Amino acid sequence: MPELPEVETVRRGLEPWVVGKKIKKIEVVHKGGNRSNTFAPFSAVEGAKVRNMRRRGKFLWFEVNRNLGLVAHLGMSGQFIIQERKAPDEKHLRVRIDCGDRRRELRFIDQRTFGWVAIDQLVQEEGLEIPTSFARIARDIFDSQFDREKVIERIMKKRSPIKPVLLDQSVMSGVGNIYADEALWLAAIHPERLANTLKRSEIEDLLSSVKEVMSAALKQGGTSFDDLYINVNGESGYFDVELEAYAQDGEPCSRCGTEIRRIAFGNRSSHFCPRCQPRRVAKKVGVKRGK
DNA sequence: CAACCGCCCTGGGTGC
DNA sequence: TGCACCCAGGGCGGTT
Repeated sequence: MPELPEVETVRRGLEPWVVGKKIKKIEVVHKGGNRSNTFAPFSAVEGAKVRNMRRRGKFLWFEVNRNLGLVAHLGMSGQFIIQERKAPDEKHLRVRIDCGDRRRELRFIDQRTFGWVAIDQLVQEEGLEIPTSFARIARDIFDSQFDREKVIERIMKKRSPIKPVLLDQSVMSGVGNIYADEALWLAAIHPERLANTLKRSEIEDLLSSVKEVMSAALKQGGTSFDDLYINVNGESGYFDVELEAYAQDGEPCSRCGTEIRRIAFGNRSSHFCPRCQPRRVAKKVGVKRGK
């Protein structure tokens, strides 16, 4: 389940190989690898030169010298891998991108087909041209233009539980189910607390926690790939970071020893420590943040 | 507009 | 061993 740190690692891995190359040919090997609403056929970017490898939240964008963008999302199991041309096709190979390299080619592989590669129209945003599909996506917490104050204000107005607000890519992008649970645990906030009942300081704390857990993951991912095999630790798609909450139900909380619980709401599962992350805030017991 | 819900899909796991 | 079921998840389109 790639989230921002994993997607950023993929971006960093792709960048040195793909920037400066020309997209020679894009072949859809297997259905499911492309969105039905792709703006134009892939041939529309063939011959274009890749200028930059960009990312917003979990969305990837090959910026090319043409009035179109090649965009991609890894979904749950998508991978971009630079492989030898002669390497046999993977079972779940969806899209093959030939960048004119004599030996290697870029492949998009996805088991569960929630990922996609598509051509997108460009649109103006603050004087810059970005893919249309990026316009709905809020800037992520590592973006230099990330407006922390605005995001806090926005969260304070939300009447839904804080967990789905964290997952809302139009509020702040890049956070998925795993790091949402990890950040809430770190900030000691119950996932079902209504966003508009959180104190400003709690939201500030939460945003710091989001950045902290993602930075830690990014640190891990940045060391373990080479340009031949851009990968996020095997097939599962997320780093082998030490998780404190996510999927830890039944395990003792590393802060207080209470069993981590798993609950389901909003079509998602959430994991939290019932003691460190009380639904109702007790007087001011002084729950320690972090470890 | 905000909030919410069901759906897309496949591999892995579980229970009988 | 086999089969039926269920679950995970991000994002999107539709509905309230």
